[in-house]
Amino acid sequence: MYKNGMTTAATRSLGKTVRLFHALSDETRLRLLEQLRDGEQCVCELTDTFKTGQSRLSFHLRVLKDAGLVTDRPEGRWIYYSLNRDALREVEDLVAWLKDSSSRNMPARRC
Amino acid sequence: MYKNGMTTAATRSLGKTVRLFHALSDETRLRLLEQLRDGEQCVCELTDTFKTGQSRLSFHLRVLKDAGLVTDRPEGRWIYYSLNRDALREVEDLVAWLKDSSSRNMPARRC
DNA sequence: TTTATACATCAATATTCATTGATTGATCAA
DNA sequence: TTGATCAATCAATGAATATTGATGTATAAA
Repeated sequence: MYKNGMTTAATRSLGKTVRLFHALSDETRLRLLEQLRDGEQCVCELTDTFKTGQSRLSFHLRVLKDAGLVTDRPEGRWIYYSLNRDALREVEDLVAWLKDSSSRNMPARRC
Repeated sequence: MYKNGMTTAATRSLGKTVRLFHALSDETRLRLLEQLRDGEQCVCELTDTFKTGQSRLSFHLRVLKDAGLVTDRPEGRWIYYSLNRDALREVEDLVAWLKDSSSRNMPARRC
């Protein structure tokens, strides 16, 4: 049991973490996220900006969505995507957890 | 020009960022990093812990090293790996930069 | 010197991921 | 209705990654 209900970096599932980082490990997807910093945008808008095939962006948006990094909001014929800041906070916490370790620097056992 | 010499998330090269996240997007590598939170360890030690082929870990350690997430220190016949907390801080800053955007929520231009 | 250990690297194979073009379903306007 | 637009999905191909076992190199111990 944990003191609070928080999902800690240590307890979060490895698989989900892998998916998060994998979604972030692509140039197109990073540029999409950067674009969405300004607020939600529809796919057509992104397609215009990126000057690339629609199916290609649709694919990458799906990877981001499956990882939980973006959310979509259908409205009529359009679908608006925006950042999911909660997911980004999870990533931030996770990296901080790796970084801010005690680093006991164990006595380097021989093999 | 920037007020200080800091490499901001916005200015860092996309390619390097992709390599960082790619290095983090694998279960074995995440477990390696978690293991190294306790301090530096040699490959033989890690191979014992992970109960897997040595060449496999060697491959993954190289990916982590190329991304800058770990550093190695040869000593005699052993090579000790440890976390590079500066790189982790860069990742943390980058994610924070994505997360903490103004989100002006633009007037959602039509297509 | 020989032999063993630690580790990297290579070659071959298997797996996973990205791109493209075509198709499909839904919404909306004429 | 019909035709146009937005976006997801599919199938086919190509590119990048991961795994395994074998080999190579350096260090250290016998």
